[in-house]
Amino acid sequence: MPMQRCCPPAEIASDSYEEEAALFKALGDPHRLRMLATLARAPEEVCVCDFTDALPLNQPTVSHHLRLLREARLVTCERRGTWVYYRLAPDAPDRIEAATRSILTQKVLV
Amino acid sequence: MPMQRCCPPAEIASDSYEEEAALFKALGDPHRLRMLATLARAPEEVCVCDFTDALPLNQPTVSHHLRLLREARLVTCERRGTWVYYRLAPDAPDRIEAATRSILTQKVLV
DNA sequence: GCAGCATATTGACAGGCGTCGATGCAGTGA
DNA sequence: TCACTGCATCGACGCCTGTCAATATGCTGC
Repeated sequence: MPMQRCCPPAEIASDSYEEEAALFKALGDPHRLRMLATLARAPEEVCVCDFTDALPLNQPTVSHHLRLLREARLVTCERRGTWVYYRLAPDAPDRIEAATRSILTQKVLV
Repeated sequence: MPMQRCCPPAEIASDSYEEEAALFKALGDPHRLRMLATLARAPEEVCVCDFTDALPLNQPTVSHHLRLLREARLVTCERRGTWVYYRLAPDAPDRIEAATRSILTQKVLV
């Protein structure tokens, strides 16, 4: 007697989720999250020197993390004179929420 | 004449966000996201064999990703006979949303 | 121009991560 | 008991990532 099948075969999601994974990967480091949380709570922009002063990281490492956040379009920056100021990207919360929804939301049946 | 300061010093977030980063890191792979999306859309549980059949990954790699999702407490599993069935952890959406909020939510002033 | 500062980039290193073949282990059916 | 199947674990391999020292770049004030 043949073994019964394990179950009715499940429908595997067909999307590749490359963009969502890239976004979450940028969020997958505690120092980057701390920078984002700082930017989200700051009334205005934040100067790079504040990060290098306060974080337990050397200046090149801070710059490296800020670059990854920039490349993930989670922050924007602007140079004014010697200093560079960072802000949370206006659509960052929306993009994170959209990524979460695209993974977890039940598919609507048509 | 001394250069002016860059700005009023910003308040750097004091939390370490280790747990949030671990959660987002588990979400930072497209294959794991595809598994999660499948589980979120499945009416019931999903058998491991469905993943190994449908994903472009060998069986040990599938097992590896499922372990990471388990360790992040994003999924639960149950063995029944020969087969192992995975489900989305009931509190997975809440935990992801809570992590996002703890990063992005404006601090309430007291 | 030049000296000095803030930030970015480069190059190097160690450790982590995704992948796979080989193997182990638990359960099934004869 | 024995062969077989489904899944997990192990070991190895490249690649990626976080980190830092050294260097480059761009701006300021003289």
